[in-house]
Amino acid sequence: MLDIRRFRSDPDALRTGLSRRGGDAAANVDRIIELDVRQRALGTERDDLRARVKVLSKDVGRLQGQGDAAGAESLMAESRALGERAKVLDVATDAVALEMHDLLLRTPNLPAEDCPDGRGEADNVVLRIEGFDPEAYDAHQRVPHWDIGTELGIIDGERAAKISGSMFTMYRGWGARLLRGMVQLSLDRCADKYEEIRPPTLVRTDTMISTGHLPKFDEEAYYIERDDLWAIPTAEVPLTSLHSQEVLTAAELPLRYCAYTSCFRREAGAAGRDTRGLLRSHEFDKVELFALVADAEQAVTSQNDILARSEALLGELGLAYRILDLCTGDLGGSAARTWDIEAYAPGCDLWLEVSSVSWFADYQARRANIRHRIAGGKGTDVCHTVNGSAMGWPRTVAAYLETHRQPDGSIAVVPALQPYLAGVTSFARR
RNA sequence: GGAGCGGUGGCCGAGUCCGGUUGAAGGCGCAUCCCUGCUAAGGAUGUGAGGGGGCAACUCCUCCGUGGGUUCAAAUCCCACCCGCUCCGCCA
Repeated sequence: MLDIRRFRSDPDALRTGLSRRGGDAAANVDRIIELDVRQRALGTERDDLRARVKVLSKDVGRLQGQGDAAGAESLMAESRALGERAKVLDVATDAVALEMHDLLLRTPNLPAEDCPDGRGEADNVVLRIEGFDPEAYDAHQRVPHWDIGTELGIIDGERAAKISGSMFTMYRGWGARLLRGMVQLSLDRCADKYEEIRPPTLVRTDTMISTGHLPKFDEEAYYIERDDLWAIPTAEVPLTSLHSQEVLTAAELPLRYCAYTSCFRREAGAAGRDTRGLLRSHEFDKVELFALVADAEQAVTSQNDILARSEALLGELGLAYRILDLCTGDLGGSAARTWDIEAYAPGCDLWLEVSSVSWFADYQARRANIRHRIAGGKGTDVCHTVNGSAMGWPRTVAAYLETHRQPDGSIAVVPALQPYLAGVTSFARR
């Protein structure tokens, strides 16, 4: 959520900032300003009436104490009339405030200054490409992972569909073990600075609103109506709300957490896209890194740290990858700046998004109401949030299987993973 | 699912039965100052958040789990809901 004060002090910056995203978000600015003006006018009038009622009520108490029943009665009548008028204004103010709040919740974040401009995916900027040589892949690596999965019996999409329907996956044997090894490797590599959390995967509506996944994207999430709970689309959701409604001290920031969870996505708008293999599924595993920080400066440091850790993991897994700087047209609604990491999958010849490292400025923290005391100053300030996947699976597994397929069809296990896979250097069909 | 108890400021905790100057005693923590060779201990003062108005001094409103209601006036009375703890039941 954007700070309402910016709508008053610098609406032009909001209009230009939001219009960089494309779409019609900039149009919200004028409507919000209009509602804000009305809300304040109504609210001031209501507050003045309430102040009068308070004074009169105290006088009533005093007069009754003095035994002046008639005097008290006349003040009561006056106060009653003012109170009724205040109530009418209160209802009107609330209605305006509600509309404004809802619009504010649906208005995306301002892109960071240095976020590249662009209209969509095609305009994302490739910052770096690491470990990639298109000539380096042999024929045995040009086999898509869905074929490898069937060949080795480690991915069983058909039976996953039997149990849960299409777009669910199932890992078996070495496949399940490879996935678990990657999860553990990621968690272990972050444990030095990021406290490991195992959060709930079902959360309240408020929790989903804080990260920006609601109210706008309710079609994307699984909702359990009977208990009014949502299945998280990413561990970012519970981690961001861990400190909601709290006032932290500057000394305890930054707070860093990592979490391994299942992630649930309805993929409502993606029917028929990427249906093969592991590229898109309703439930997948992810290790998320999260930092709650005081300001933009700390945020950038944290964002770089998360990116570096994610890169290091891909390096250890022996995968080629590239870093994209998402342009304003492709940036998520809550984010101010996002770097995507895409791993190269030689079998399907695709760059697969395996991680997304974002800085949200104070957009999410304001929604979650997470503040910190200003060091050496008065009052509090809204925190900043940063998060990113250490690693998002299915797709990392896909890139891994394709990259490390040997001429004999077995899969090489890189040294970093060997401790998690019983020490083997490769595995084949069992 | 049933019964009982509870939810108050950064934290702990009084106040709620019997509504009135209580944004809320007291303590802890924190800040500044005093004392002290240093530290500890001790003393003094200050210390909630959000929002409106004002150049400012300042001033007004809101907030005692959440949402309604009663009243001239609600932390305090009434209703609904949420959360926590304990016990019972049920399931693992």
